[in-house]
Amino acid sequence: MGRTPAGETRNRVLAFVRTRLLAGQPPTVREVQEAFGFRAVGTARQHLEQLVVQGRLAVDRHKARGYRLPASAAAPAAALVPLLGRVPAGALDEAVEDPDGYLPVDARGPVDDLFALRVRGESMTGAGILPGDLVIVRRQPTAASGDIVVAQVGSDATVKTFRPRGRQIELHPENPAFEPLVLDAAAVVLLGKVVEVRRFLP
Amino acid sequence: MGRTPAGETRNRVLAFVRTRLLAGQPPTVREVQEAFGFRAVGTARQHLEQLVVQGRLAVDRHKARGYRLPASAAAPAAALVPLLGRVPAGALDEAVEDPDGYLPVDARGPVDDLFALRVRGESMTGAGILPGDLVIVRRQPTAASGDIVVAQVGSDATVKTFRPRGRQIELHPENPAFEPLVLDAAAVVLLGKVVEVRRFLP
DNA sequence: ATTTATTACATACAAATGTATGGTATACTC
DNA sequence: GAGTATACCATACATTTGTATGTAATAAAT
Repeated sequence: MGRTPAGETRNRVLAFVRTRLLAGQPPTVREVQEAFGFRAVGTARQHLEQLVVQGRLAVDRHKARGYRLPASAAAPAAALVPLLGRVPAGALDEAVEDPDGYLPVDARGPVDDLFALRVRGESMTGAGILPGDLVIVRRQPTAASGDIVVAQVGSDATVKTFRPRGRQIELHPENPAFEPLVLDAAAVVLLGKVVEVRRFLP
Repeated sequence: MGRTPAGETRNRVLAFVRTRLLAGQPPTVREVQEAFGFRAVGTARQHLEQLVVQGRLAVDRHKARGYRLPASAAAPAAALVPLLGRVPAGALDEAVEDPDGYLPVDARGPVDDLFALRVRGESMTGAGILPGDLVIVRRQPTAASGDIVVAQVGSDATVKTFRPRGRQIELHPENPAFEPLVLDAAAVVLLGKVVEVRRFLP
């Protein structure tokens, strides 16, 4: 049997593997074989191994579907954060079970305690948070003064700047048209701290 | 041996698999087993199969690492968008080759033509875009009037509201302290349209 | 023409991995 | 208590899959 010119096929193999990896489905050697119509497993493997030697692919030895992108080109892992439609009184966990969708976030930090909410109202426009924006929130029961937090007051979740005052808690809007909320600490449940703001433009 | 309450473990298994899938590395049954300290392969498999029955997972039968997210589950495919440190004159492609980092984005739409930039200056604060914010940009050579765009004027990339006026182009800041730029169309290179704004809070 | 390198084929083996079966322990219902 | 359901363990087997070895064909270099 003959051959194909240059490193033509090799690059196509790399492209194939790369596409599969981005789709989240690392291929097996035999899947590469079939995708290119090779009649021998070894042919596919030779190309893959050459790509590894060239540093254009990495591999977990003796693992099924072990070929991946080299650490240099390796993408930071992405995780998904649940977007909550509403924040029901108390049971935040239950809301997380049935999200309206998911937002991809960088997974290099802790992500298990994150959730997202859609902002309603104009009370935070001064901080660059507009109605309809999504806020990504880290669940935590306390916050530092000046943090932008999500707090539950009554049955509503609200985004405000957090300012504790002794046994009272002030929730400050960032918009002169709104008045600060001054509440007894017992009347406020701190759901978490806003760590990111996202806005999608049409 | 005894057991763990409720469907507690099951949910944790789902979370584990989901995380692995997002990282692009579908787990084997035995990897799930080890991750949870099960002393039997079957235990891990039972949980996985139950999740499949419940429709919370899908599976390619008889395939190594065959568990994946069900098609119904809002395609949590995440893609990565390059974050560019600077926008050198002309060669946007080259800048994409050497990004400062990557941002995860929802991959349900086209993502190949996206890139991200860090915003400098306060000219867009009125639109909720603050200094230091990241904008995700879709590369396109034209835009509609009123779109927020990234345009290259001289050697600088700038974020402004786009308003064409005959053979002139007006780039409007969204901040009364700044003046609109009125330029000849030939002096402006439209790099793309801002489709998303992100801000990370400390 | 001979050599060398590359590409591809054929086949076999071993490890990884999905699958199946039967058993034990705890909790719950009746 | 009997019965049922769930969670877990132990072990075995079959398929998938990575790996190894040897050979053939073509292109380029010598």
